[in-house]
Amino acid sequence: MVKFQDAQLDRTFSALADPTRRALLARLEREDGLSVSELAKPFPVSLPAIMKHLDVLSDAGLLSRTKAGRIVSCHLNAEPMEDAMGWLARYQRFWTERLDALEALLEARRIGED
Amino acid sequence: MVKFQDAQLDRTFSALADPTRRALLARLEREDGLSVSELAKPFPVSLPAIMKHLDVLSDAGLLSRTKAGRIVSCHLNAEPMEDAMGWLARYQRFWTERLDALEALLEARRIGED
DNA sequence: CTGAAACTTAACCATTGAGTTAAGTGTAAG
DNA sequence: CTTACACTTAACTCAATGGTTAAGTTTCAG
Repeated sequence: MVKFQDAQLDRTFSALADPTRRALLARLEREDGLSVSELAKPFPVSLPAIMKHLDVLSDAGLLSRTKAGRIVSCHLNAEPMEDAMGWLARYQRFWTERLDALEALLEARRIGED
Repeated sequence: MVKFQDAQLDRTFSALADPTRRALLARLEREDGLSVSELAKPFPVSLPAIMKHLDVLSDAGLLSRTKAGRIVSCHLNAEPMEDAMGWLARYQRFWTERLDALEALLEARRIGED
């Protein structure tokens, strides 16, 4: 049974399926420890909407929050992405094979034009 | 503007967020060209439910279907996953760094025990 | 030509998801 | 001590998902 990991993958992929959430993660990748309102500022939605996105990210284990006084800092936690990449990696041959084919073709052309 | 690719990533990640759909893709990875009903057989849900999953996968560009007589063959199309992996790759340093730290620790122990 | 097999479409239902506004809880500053 | 700031919770709306059953199509087989 790989059922537990399965549910984790569900949460990871579905957390990543939203552009706002991906943007939040991208922001934290460059600048970790931002507060909730700093994070929310660039987005054209209400603060509670961002709160819900942060909750989704926390549930997926992609985000942790630490409170200091009245400000809450958000920290990126990328580990769950490792399994997502692992899952995708299995399919990598489908596009690297395509690239190999292309390379072979280019190589053939290069030889041909001599 | 990377808005178009953004919508494609949305569709890719959200297609992958369902375990049934991941299982369908996994099946096609090992055995391409299966018919709709062959694909549906292992799952405890109705055929129309599977049809909907196949529609989601088609919309995400992960699946194509070719009809021959009354049977419809399904073909895996992994290319959209390349961008998904590309997106995730940016975060790879967060777990490889962790691994590097672990390796360094193990290396230190190995030296220490001499 | 008739019937069954392989899909598809339609209509419906329950749950979840993403957003809203409004009200509530601490904490810092004047 | 009061006010404003930073966040949270509650209650609601609306659309999308994932499933169902039932009723089509089209195609092959007898």
